[in-house]
Formats: sequence, structure tokens, C-alpha cells
Amino acid sequence: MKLSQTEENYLKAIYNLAYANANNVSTTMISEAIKTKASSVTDMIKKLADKDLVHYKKYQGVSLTKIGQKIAVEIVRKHRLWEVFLLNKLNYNWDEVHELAEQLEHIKSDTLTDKLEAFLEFPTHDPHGDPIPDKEGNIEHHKDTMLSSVETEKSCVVIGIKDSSDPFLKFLDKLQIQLGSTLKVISKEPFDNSMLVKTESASISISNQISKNIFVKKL
Amino acid sequence: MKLSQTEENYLKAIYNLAYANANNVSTTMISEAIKTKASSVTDMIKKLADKDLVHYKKYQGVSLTKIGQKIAVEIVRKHRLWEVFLLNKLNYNWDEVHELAEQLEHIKSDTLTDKLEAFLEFPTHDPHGDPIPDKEGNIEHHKDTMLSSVETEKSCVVIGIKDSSDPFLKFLDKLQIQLGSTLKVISKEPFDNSMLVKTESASISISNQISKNIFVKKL
DNA sequence: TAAAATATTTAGACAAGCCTAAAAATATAA
DNA sequence: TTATATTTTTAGGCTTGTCTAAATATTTTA
Repeated sequence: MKLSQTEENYLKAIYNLAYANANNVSTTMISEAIKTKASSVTDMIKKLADKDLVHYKKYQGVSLTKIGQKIAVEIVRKHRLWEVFLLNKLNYNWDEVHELAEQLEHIKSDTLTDKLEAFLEFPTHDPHGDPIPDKEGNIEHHKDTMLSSVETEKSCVVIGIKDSSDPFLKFLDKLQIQLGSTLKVISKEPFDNSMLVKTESASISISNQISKNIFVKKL
Repeated sequence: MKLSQTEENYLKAIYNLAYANANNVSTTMISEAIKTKASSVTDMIKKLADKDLVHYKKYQGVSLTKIGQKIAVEIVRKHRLWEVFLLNKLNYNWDEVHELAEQLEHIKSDTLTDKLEAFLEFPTHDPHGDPIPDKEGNIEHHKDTMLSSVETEKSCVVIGIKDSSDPFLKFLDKLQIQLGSTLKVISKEPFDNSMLVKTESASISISNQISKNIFVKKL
């Protein structure tokens, strides 16, 4: 099945929204995610339904079919692999890779994704810590241990972030906290739940608002 | 100036045709290069002329303006850098990279091309031996020493090919002749101008038809 | 549960790029 | 140099994906 870039973007948006919401995805939610008008979304949804990529009943929202989901996961896979490439090989920063990956994910090829994956030595997570689906579309849903829940004196490795907004990414860059950074919790402040954390290069104080948004693997 | 992928393809086609022909490029030539009807080309040419990307007078063919040429060279630069990436990093073959590069060349970013170039360690030629324009758009027009003109007992390095058709590329792959291969001319057969050539791995007989299509740098 | 607010869909229009068929210009040949 | 052939352009139409405005459902609230 040959899909346009636009169609692929719709599937991806529905996939992400469904993942975040569990139930059917509304026209309005899609229109916000994709920055178009709701009426345009309705049009496109009908076309996707004709192609059996989404389930759709008027006024009831949409969900992906098996095929639709498969395609969406493929796009997510490509997106995350390209992000790893941009970060690890081309020296982009955490906060710069997303926009470029949005374009690269639509490159069509039977072999490119797998070759890219091999070149990157089969990464399991993208720079935001989201898991990369394998060739068959299996995706490990990552466990949500947050930095905020790490005990005093314990160490952990940063495997991702929950909020991937630009300001947050820039803030982490300033703190020199990256994917793979090892952090040790020195002390916790019961008053405001902030914590003192030792990174590779410094000791820093991190507010609860921040530590709640950093996924870690405990060591 | 933000151009569509289609517009970029027109500029690139005109650039390549102009390079091969010197004079103005005809509607029909473009339509063949780009696989559309001549009438569609006329439409698009008018739009490109409105944007000052081409010079156009009815029935007189087109040529690129300074701006049009600058953009075309940028696309060529991106195309060739991606080809190097696909060949050197992802282990694609000589004959597979073109089609993919056709897609990758349209990725939009202010920084990607330069970062890619640095990652590839500033290659000067693409896998077909065509020169890669630098950041400023300067492009070295490559000298045309063909394998056929190399003297007996002399060695040379393959820097490109003249004919980049699929069958020819496949044929060279079979002979294990690649960009950068060192070849030594053992003997030449005056009767049919074929030559006996030593590659890294074997001695092979090469017809004049082949040796006339391989660019080399004499050693 | 009826009225008001919100969400969704329909209808009609538009731009980009392509097409076919026909008209106009240019090039070729007798 | 006039007739014929070829190339190029024009005219009108189609598809994709978008939009606005209006109509219709659904949800919320009183």
C-alpha cells in the first residue's frame, strides 16, 4: 500500500493520541495534533476508512485497524531511528532532532530502515527514551520509573523524558543531563520534594517538577 | 525561498540538462527528464519564471537564473552527499543509491547538509565519481581521463563512471570494481582495444566499450 | 429533559500539479 | 518559399488536501 506523506502523518497522529488516551480519538484532537481544521480531518478520515486503515463511525471518533496500526508503528520506528542517527552520528542536540526526523520518517524504501538500524547498532530507545519498535513492529512499552522515585544514595541512568517540549529539552541540555547520564541521588528535601543529584560533572538541585519528568533505570 | 519538492526537481532537471547541452533547455527535454507531459512543464516553467528562478520566453526554452542555479547546485550537493552516506555507511551498492538519494535530497534543514558532509569527512566525489559542490556552491568540473587512455604498466584509481545506467553499475559490481579501486593496466590488445587489468583481487579483461566509460585518476 | 454549548459533518471553493485535446508557433523539406 | 511535420502553448478538467460557513449531532447544564 502506497501512502502519501499526509496520510502517514494522520496515522501517526492517531497512533500517538490513542496511545496517550486508550479510547477512540476525536476529530478535534487529530486536528490539533496535525494543525488542520476539523472539517479537513473528517474528509481525510473517510478516505483512510475506505482504505481500511482506520475504524470510523460518524460522530464516534476513530481508531486504527490492524493494518493502520502496523503502518503507524513502522513510521514511529523510522522516526526514532532517524533521531538516534541525528543525535549520535551528526551531533545534533536532544531538542533539534524531532523536526528533522518528521521529514526523514517519510523516506520510502524496503531496505533503508533496517540498514540504518544495523548501522546504529540496534538501539533500543530514541534520544527521548522512547522505545524503538523492532522489524516486526513489536514495541516494548517502557516502565515508568521516574527520577523522583529514586531513593537517597541510589544511582540510576536516564533512559528518557516524559515531557519533550523544547524548553524542557533545552533546560536538560544546560544541566548536562543526557540520555545515558548516570545520576546519584544525594539527598531529598521533604519540604518541596526537590532533590540534590550528582551528575558526571556536578551536583545540582532538581525540583520535583523536573524529577517527575525524567525516566530512569535504577542501578 | 521555500520550494516544493516538485519545483526543486524541475530546477535540478534543468541544471543537469543545461550542463549536458550548454544552450537553452526545451520543454520536451524537461518533460522527458521528469516524466511528465510537455504541457505540464509549460505550466510549471511559468511559475518558476514568476519566482525568478528561470529565464523563459515563449517557444524559446529555459535557462536557470543565478538564484535558480544556486538552488539547483544545493540540491545536487545534497543528492551526492546522501549517495556517499548510503554507500559508505549503510553498505548500499553503487547501483542502489540513486533512487533513495532522490528522496533524501529534498529534506529541508539549514544545518543537515553541512553536518552530513562533516560526518562523511568532506568527500569530494559521489559514488559515481561526480564532484560534490562545496558549501558555497563551487563545483569542480572533473577532468575526463578514461581508463581506456591509461598506458600499459601504469596504475590508476577509479574516480567515477560516465554511464550510470543500472546494468553498467551491476556489471562493475560483479567485476568488483568500485569507486577508489586501484587498477593496473597489464596489457592492451590493439586488435579490439580491450585491455588486461589487474584489480585488487583478480586480473580481468575489459572491453574498450567498458574502459571508455570509467573515469580514473592516473597514479 | 429541554435549552444551550460544543463537536462533527456537509457543502462549496480554492491552489498545486498533473492530464488530454486542440490551437499556435517554429522548424524542416520539397 | 510554401507545405508539412514537429514542438510548444492554451484551454478546460481532474485529484489531493486544504479552507470557511452552514447544518446536524452530541454533550452539558440548568
